[in-house]
Amino acid sequence: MRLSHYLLATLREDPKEAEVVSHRLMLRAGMIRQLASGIYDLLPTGTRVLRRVEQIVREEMNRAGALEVILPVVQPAELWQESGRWDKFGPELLRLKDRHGRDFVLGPTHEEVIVDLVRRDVSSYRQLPLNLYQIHTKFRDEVRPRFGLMRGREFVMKDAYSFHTDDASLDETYQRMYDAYGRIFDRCGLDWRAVEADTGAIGGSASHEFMVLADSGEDEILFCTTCSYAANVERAEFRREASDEVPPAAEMPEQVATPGQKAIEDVAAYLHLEPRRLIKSLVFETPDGLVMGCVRGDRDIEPARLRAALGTAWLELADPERVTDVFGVEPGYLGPVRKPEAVRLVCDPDAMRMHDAATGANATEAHLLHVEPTRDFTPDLIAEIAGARKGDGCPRCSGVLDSARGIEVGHIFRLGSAYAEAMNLRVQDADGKEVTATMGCYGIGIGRTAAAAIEQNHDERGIIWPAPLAPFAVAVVPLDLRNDALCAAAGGLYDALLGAGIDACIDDRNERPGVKLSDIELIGIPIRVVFGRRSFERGVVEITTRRDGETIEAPVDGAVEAVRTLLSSGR
RNA sequence: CGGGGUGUAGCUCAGACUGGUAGAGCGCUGCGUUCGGGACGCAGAGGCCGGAGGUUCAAGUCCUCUCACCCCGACCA
Repeated sequence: MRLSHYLLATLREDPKEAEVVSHRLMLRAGMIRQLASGIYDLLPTGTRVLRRVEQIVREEMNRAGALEVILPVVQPAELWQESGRWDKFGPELLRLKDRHGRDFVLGPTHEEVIVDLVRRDVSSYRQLPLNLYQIHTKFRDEVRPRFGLMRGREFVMKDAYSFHTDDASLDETYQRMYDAYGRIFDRCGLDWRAVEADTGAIGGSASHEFMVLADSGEDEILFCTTCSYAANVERAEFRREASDEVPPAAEMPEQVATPGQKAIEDVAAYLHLEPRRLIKSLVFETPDGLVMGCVRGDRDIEPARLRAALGTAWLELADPERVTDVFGVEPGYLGPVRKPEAVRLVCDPDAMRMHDAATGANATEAHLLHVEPTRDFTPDLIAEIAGARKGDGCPRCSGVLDSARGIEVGHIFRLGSAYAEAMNLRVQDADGKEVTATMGCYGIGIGRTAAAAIEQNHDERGIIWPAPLAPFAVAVVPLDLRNDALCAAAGGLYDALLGAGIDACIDDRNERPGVKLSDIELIGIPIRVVFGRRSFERGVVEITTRRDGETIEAPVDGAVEAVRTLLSSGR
């Protein structure tokens, strides 16, 4: 590519809307432009990078035996009504009508469409397992789009769906995808980690997220420093310690006034108790009514763990007014003892092991002392709902958990048969009996992967692309366009590089040297070959690697070989 | 959804409090000089001051409404 005929579109100044590094650099490097909130144009450079990611994904998916398809973005509402998600999905699902008034959605994901496709064309176990994928645009009407391509509303995703007649086959494909994802993110040059994950709204029995480690990541992950355990904080378990040596309370609960004391810390100080001697109670709204969750006072409830324990589609902290209506007292004085019948109670096992505890009294400005779990209240469910934290013990070994932030670039799920059941996807097995298929689904955010790569690879001058993602492998930069011999030699090298199958560009723009050099650095091209007057008169060019900034000289004749050597060395 | 903020040239921003002919830097066009780290001179182009309504002799500026975008929050009791 001759940059004189290219739309480089670099910006000298920082665009004001960009918060995080990858967003700022994508704008400055001329990769993207915002069209509306969470919706972006991809410019030539951005398009090249996304195509690189896509190609790596495509090759590894094909290698893993998946078949590429292209499914519609606009999907009829009927399919979503059939799966039940028309009602469940909420405002993230963008709904629209065609000219006849028929309902459609912009696909935020493609389970419905793919199940419909497979149920029409697959009828025998002999046709399974099957793994279909696409690399396509999705639309989710995010509450708050931000960080450029990291959390947009319209975005490119690779999504794959596998179909099986039994769990063993599903497990095999799941593992195959797990391995393929590892190869993909390795090939992208990323520092990543696979973690156990909450299955969230998509559902299913198990899942892993692939996290690119970065401080700007939106997720917190916990991992053991000695064994291989790693999990999203939404799911992470921790080792339960022996309970405190507190004797059971002989006396019955005693109500004490705690005027103005609502937060655990304040109540504990007021009552001269350690926070871990209190039971923390929070009330959540769920599709099936209010639920109270209880944990020991020194811990927090992890809403995703509570949601998973209940098996509900969603859950959120109840509105204070709603709580006051139902409990007759405002939040801050709530507890599991003598709570309203209609509110279900879920207790963390550590809370159940407590003795002589203090809790809210469900009475105005009052708490209870000498509370004995089991004797004084009975939970509907005992489940681990406390969130794990850095410093907690590893649940799998004697190690300790550490935490890090990550960008979720991939997510794989064992879906099970929920969608196949709702949409009646059945095939005949070897005995001629009809069985419901079981499914897996596997996603990768293409744009997000590119953004994550920038988060991990940049400096004050701009992007430092891992070579496999770079928009160009090499930039040839003739500094002085008036020097015909120099330009001819640079053009010759450019042609030779292309001839050798190397994706080169030549900066033949009539710009000052400083402009050219800083643009090439900004957009992060891994190798730069400079033709300057002084070195050219000595018959050499200067070859600089973006990542370490080191420059070597090579004879003009030997430049192709020198570049090839650098490329194969992986820099 | 709640709170805050910003909309003026392609980009980054002044101008608004105190109403009176639309500004700067960078970028862009032409000519000349320059040419190894974001050059210099001269001459230019470029704006429905987000939109609508109002107040006024007069509105980028004051008032009302509206739209867009950005940030923070959405409750650990």
